[in-house]
Amino acid sequence: MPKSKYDTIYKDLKRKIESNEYASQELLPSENILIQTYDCSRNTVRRAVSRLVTDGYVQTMQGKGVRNIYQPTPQTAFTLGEIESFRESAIRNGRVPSTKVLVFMEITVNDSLSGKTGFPAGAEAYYIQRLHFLDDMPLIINHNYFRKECTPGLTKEIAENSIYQYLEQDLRMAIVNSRRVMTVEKITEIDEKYLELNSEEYNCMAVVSSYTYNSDGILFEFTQSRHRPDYFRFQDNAVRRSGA
Amino acid sequence: MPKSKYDTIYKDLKRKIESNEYASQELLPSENILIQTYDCSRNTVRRAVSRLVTDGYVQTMQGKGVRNIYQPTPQTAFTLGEIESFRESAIRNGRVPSTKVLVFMEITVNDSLSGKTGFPAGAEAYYIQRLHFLDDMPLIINHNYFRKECTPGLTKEIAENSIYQYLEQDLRMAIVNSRRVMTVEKITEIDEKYLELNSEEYNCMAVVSSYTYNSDGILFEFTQSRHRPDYFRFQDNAVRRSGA
DNA sequence: GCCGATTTGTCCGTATGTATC
DNA sequence: CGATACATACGGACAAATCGG
Repeated sequence: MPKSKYDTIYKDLKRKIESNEYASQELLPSENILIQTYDCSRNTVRRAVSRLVTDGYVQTMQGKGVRNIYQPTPQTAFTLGEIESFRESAIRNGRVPSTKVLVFMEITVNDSLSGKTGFPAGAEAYYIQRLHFLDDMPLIINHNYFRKECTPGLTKEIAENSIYQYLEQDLRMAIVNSRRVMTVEKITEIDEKYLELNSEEYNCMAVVSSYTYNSDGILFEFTQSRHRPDYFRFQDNAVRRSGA
Repeated sequence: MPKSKYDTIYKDLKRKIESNEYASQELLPSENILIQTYDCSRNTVRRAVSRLVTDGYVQTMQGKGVRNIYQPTPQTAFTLGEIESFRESAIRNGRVPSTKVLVFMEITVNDSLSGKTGFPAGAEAYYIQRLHFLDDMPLIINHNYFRKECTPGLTKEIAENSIYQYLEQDLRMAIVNSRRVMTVEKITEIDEKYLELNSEEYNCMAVVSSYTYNSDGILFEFTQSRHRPDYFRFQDNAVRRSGA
C-alpha cells in the first residue's frame, strides 16, 4: 500500500518503465505533463522522479527532459541501496526460496563478539546460522546475531521462515538503515560442507557483513552472509554529483 | 566549489559530523535551528539532510529529531552509491596512488565485445589495461573500454594519470550515471602475474563491472575492475523504505 | 489520558535561474 | 529570441509522531 502521493507516482512510473510503456532511451513525459496526469504539484512529481534517478531508472537532463535508461536486471541479482530479505529478493526474481536452520541459540555477547558485531559486551543475543536455498540449490550461509532486547521472542520456527517478516509485522518494528561491507574471504569447512563447494575450484567466497539499525538508531542486527562465489551477483547504481 | 545553497549546507553538516562536532548517537539541531543557522528555507535544509540520510550519516525520526549515526569508514574502503575514480578514492583514504598502463590500443567493437560492453558493433573504442597501485602495492587490474566517439583524444599519458580528470576537466564531460555489478571470478594468469597472487592461496577475486553513461544518456565506458581479494572492500548504505 | 509544544513528513503554489531547442 | 524543460529556492499549510506537563 503506497503511503503517500509521491510514492504512488514513483511506483506507477517505475511500473511503466519496467513494462516498457516508455521506450528505452526515450524521454518520459515532461514535468508539466506529469503534473496534469497525476493532478499534483511540481514538487511531488520531482520527488518521485528523483527516486527513479537514484534507482538508476532514469536520467534527468536540464533543458531536455528525463531519459529512460532502465535495463532489466538479470535474475539472481541482488540490488544494493535497499534492504531486502533473502525471501523478498528470491520472490522478486521469480525463484523458490527455502531456508534450513543449522544453529539456533541464545548467547551472551563477550568482548570478542562485541568487537565483531558492535553489540555491547554482556548483552543478550540470538545467534542463528541458516542455509538459504534457491530452487533447492544451497547458495548462502547466514550467520545472524540479533540483540534480544530489540527482537524478543525469536524462535527457530520464525527463523525457518522470514525473520524480517516477524520483526516488521508482528513486532511492528521499523528497520531503517543498514551499513553493508562486501569482502572476499577464504572458504571454511562449514562453507565447503553446506554449500557443496570444492575448494580446489573455489577457495574463497563473497562475504557481505551488514550492520542494521532500527528506528531508534539502535544497532540490533549483525549478519555475515557467505555467498557461493559462482552465484554471487550484487548490483548497484551510482550517481556522480557534478563537481563533487 | 559548492554549486548551490543546499549543497553548501550538506557539505557543512557532513564536515561537522565527520569532525565530531555533533556527538555520535546524538541529535543534530532541529530544522528550525538549521533554518536560522543557514538563513534559508525549510525545504533547503531538508534537502541537505536527506542527502545525509542516503549517505548513512544520519537517521531522521518523525517527532524526535535527526540522529547522528555516522561511523568512520576504515581506510581502503570504497564507498558505493557514488562514482569515484581510483585516484580520488586513494586520496580520500590518505594513500598514494600510482598507475601503470599495460596496454593502450584502439579497437573496433566486434559482436562478442559488443555483447560484453554494450557498445554497438562496429564502433571505434579505446582498450586500456591498467595496473593500479596503492602505496606501491598492486591492488587492481582495470580493463577499460571507452567509446572513441564520446572520449576523443585519449592517450597513454592521460591513462597514466587520471582519465576521469581528463574527461571532466578537459573535455568538459559530465559523467552522470554508472551501473555496477559485483561478482567473484576465478583468477587468470594475468591477474596472478601482475597482482603477485598465489593461486593456491586465492584462486578467485572480486570483479566489479561498470557501465557508465554520460549526460546525453550514452553508454561511453565499460570497465572491468579485478581486485586483489585480500584488499577488496566495498561499503554501502541501504535504507529500507517503510512498507516497501 | 489529555493537551500543547516541538519536530519531522507531505503537499501545494510561486518565483527565478539555467540549459536546450 | 521565445518556448520548453529541468534546477534551485522560498513560503505556507496541514498531518503525524513524540515528549513533557
